[in-house]
Amino acid sequence: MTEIKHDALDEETLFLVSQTFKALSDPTRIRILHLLFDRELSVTNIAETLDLNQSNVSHQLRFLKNLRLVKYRREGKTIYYSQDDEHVMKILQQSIDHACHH
Amino acid sequence: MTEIKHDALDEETLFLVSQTFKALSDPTRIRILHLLFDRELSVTNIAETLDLNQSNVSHQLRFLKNLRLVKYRREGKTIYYSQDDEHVMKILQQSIDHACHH
DNA sequence: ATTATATATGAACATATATTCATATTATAA
DNA sequence: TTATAATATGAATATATGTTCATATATAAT
Repeated sequence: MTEIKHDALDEETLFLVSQTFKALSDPTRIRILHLLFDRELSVTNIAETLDLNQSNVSHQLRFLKNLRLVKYRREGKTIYYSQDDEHVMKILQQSIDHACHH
Repeated sequence: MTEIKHDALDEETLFLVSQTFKALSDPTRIRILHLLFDRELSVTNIAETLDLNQSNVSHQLRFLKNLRLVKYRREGKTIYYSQDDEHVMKILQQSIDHACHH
């Protein structure tokens, strides 16, 4: 048996946790992260693949970048995005599997 | 090494996953769920403990109940709520721990 | 029946959010 | 320099969301 402590939640933790889940609470952001599971993709590539407005994708990527869920790498005019939080990606994958099987 | 398949997300799965994370994206709901980790509590008790409006707590509990994240049990005038999704509670706990240690 | 207590509900409202549009920035090529 | 391509940004807007208020419902006690 594993003992688990449930301390009172401090404001900072509460905010950080809620923000992280907020990132995963939007279908568009889930689809973007899902694409970035095992590869890096450019903004245009993401937008085309998901049939989304380029501006929309940029906004969502900024959101994810601010939370350090994705990182980017520039190559000429192109910017390649990739995942940057193993833990969150694992949770997302778990939840997708869980939802699929029901 | 573990092979992972990343199929395209169907609409239904996408909606379900996003809704679940939406439940966890609000500080008030996180605090309520956190209280229900290892016990059942009445609406009034939750409201008093978290210093929240009774109506607010009722609304949030309905939200969580619709997603089957909590269940309830009536005893006279009092209704006791408790958690009803081990998987989601585990994810929440993981994320709180993860956020705490940073 | 009346009163009191616990919870739920709907309307109202202020704020947050997702998306689009137009345009700015940055880098490459001609 | 001018033109083109990739991305970012800010304003605008429609919709979603969280909270409160007033009130309804349900149960129990007197």
